[in-house]
This record gives sequence, C-alpha cells and structure tokens, in this order.
Amino acid sequence: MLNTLSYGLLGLLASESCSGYDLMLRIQPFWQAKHSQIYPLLAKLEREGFVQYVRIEQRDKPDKKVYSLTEKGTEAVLEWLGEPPAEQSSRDELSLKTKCIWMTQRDISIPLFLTRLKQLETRTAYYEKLLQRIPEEERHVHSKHFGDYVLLHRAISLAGAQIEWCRWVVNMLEQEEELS
Amino acid sequence: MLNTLSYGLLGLLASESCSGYDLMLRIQPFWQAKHSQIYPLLAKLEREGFVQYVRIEQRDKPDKKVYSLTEKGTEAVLEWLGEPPAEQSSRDELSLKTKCIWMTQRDISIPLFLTRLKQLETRTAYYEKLLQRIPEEERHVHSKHFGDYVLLHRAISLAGAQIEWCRWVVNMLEQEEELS
DNA sequence: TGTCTCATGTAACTCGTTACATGATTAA
DNA sequence: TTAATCATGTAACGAGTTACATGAGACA
Repeated sequence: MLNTLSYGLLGLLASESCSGYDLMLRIQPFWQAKHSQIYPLLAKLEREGFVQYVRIEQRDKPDKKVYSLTEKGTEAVLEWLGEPPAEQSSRDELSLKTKCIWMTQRDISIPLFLTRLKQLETRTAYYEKLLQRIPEEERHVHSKHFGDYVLLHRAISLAGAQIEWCRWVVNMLEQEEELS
Repeated sequence: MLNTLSYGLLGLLASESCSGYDLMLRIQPFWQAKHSQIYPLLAKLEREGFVQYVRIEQRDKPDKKVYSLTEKGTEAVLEWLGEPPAEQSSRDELSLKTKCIWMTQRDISIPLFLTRLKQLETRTAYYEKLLQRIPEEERHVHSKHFGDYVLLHRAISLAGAQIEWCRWVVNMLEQEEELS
C-alpha cells in the first residue's frame, strides 16, 4: 500500500508522462508537496516498479527524467480509484484567529479579513484564466482535461463563497464599531 | 516564535480555561491534531511560561489539568493576531482522484462523488445544529462566541457550494453515460 | 547585478500519526 | 460484553519543511 501522495503522482502520470519538476507544479494546487519530498518518492516508486523514466537531454536547460507509468502503476491507480475518498482536511490559520477576534479592536481584526479577501480575489482571477484555456471540446467526461475543468469550477465557486463570507464579516466588524 | 498549533491552543485558552482533552476537541474542526501532539506541546508551553495549570480531581472521571493563559501567553496571542493570516491549505484525496476520472467507468466514478455528498450532508446537519445553539445575544462582535458564529456560517456555506458541485458532476457523469 | 525558471538531489529538522499503556464509568 | 467517553502520557515511525548544493539561461 502506497501513501496518498504516491497515488496522486501516479494519477497525474496516467494522463501524461512528465518530469519530477512538472509533477511538483501540477500536484501543488491539490496537495502541498515540495520537490524534496517528490524526488525521493519517485525514486522509490521506480525501484518498486510503478514508474519508469527516460533521461532527456535539453539545450539551454538541465537534463530531465521523464517518468511514465508501468503496467503495475496503472493497475495501482485503478485500484486506488475504486476506494472511497478520504474526507478532506484543511488547515486555516484565519479560522484559529477568527476564534479570538473578540479580544481585538477593528484596526486588528478587519485587516485579517481584507488580506484574505485579496488572496482569494487573486486566486479567483488565476483560476478563471485557466478555465478559459480549456476549449469546449475538452469539457466532456471522457476528455483527459475533464478533471481540470470540474476542479476549476469548484475552486472558483468555493473562492466566491469565501469572498462573500469575508465581506459579510468585515461589514459586521465595521458596523459594530460605529455603535460603540 | 511558536508554531501555528501553539498559537491556536493559546487562542482557545484566551476565551476559556480548559483541559488538554477539551483543547483537542475544540481545535479539531480547524486544525487536525491528536492528543499525542497536544499534550507534549502544552507541557512545553507550560515550561516556557505561556500557560499554567491546576490539577482538578473529579469523581467518576480521571483527574484533569485545567490550563489557563498567563500574561505572557495573552501577549503572545495578541501579537499573533496582528500578523497577516497564512494562506489556507487543504488536502483532498477526491481532487487527486477527480484528476483521473477519465480513466474510469460510471460505476467507479459516480460513487466517489456520492460518498463525498453524504459526508457533506452529514457535516452540514451537524453545523446547523451547532449554529442553532448559539443564542441571538451571543451573535455580536464582542461576544466570545462571535468567532464560532461566523465560522459556522462559513462552514455551512462552503459545504453547500460543494454539495451543489458534487451534484453537478454526478449529473454530467450520468448523462454522458446515456449517450455512449 | 540580481532574481527567476528549469532541473535535480541530499541532510537536518520539525510536524503529525499510529500504536502502546492505563483505568473507571456509561450506554447499547 | 463490547465499545465509547473522559483523561493523561510516551515511543516509534512516517510525512513534510527548510536549508544546503549546483548550474545555465532569461529577464529586469
């Protein structure tokens, strides 16, 4: 049995062979993992026969190892897909801070939510741009980009809900201040 | 400088003194941490003077250590609140699986989202119940429960957005199957 | 001249989970 | 009688981050 990150990497390789560096960039939006975690894992997956690689020489850039799934790797992904998904877990420092905003004044509490608002707006703009890049003909169930398409939709709608929430909280904090 | 979990624990203690066990239950919805991580951390925070405790003997239950903030601890929380919040990070196995649903048939892909749907509906019901328990007079900015109030609102609206999304994806998967 | 990107890797450390350990009460 | 809750703690392991290390080309 492999860990979740391993399956995630194998899953990405199922749609397209790529380098460890590419895998790092592609998995980042869904699972935080630095290159220092990914490179040793790929080496281990290679030793165990889930992936294989070819070394590609490049002009003007360092050589890279392009990894691809083996048959054993493909089987592992399909098996993993059949298991029920784990509950999602999130870590949000703002939630912890929100728990004790009663201790603070408006000059401390309001910027917390305005900062988050900006982060969310920046990310939304980025997601919208990525979504526009997926052509109509790739937005169907059997396209390799269907996953990206629906995940971008989710990210945008969740960010929208959080933006609304931040504005609602900021409003409450501002109004309460006028009364006191 | 303390880590985020430490500040989270101190933040909770700011509104109410409680045992390590209580802290574990209260921080769980916002930050995953088991008792085996929290107890040693509390001991360290006590050695460093951020918290203090009294041992309370109980009938019918094991003794407990009730922790409270020291002045140094209160200062640390206020300082922490002044810093901008870190970006939230989430880990969701379903996202990774969604990335490769193109590999599967409806009998594999649809249950993934139906399982998530159930998880979300159960959690929403639980959040709604908790929200109803917060009386009107505690829902203002200066109440110690204001944080809980707004966080429950966020949790419910985010879960709602995700429920809608799951239904949308399931619909697409079902319809596409009829065509093929 | 300095920072960014591409591209790989290792070492040292902290963070977080699982398992081990105890033990009384309470509910199914 | 079996599991759950309350309540604390430690040990061993795996997961994850930060820092160290290299090096060429692009861009400001």
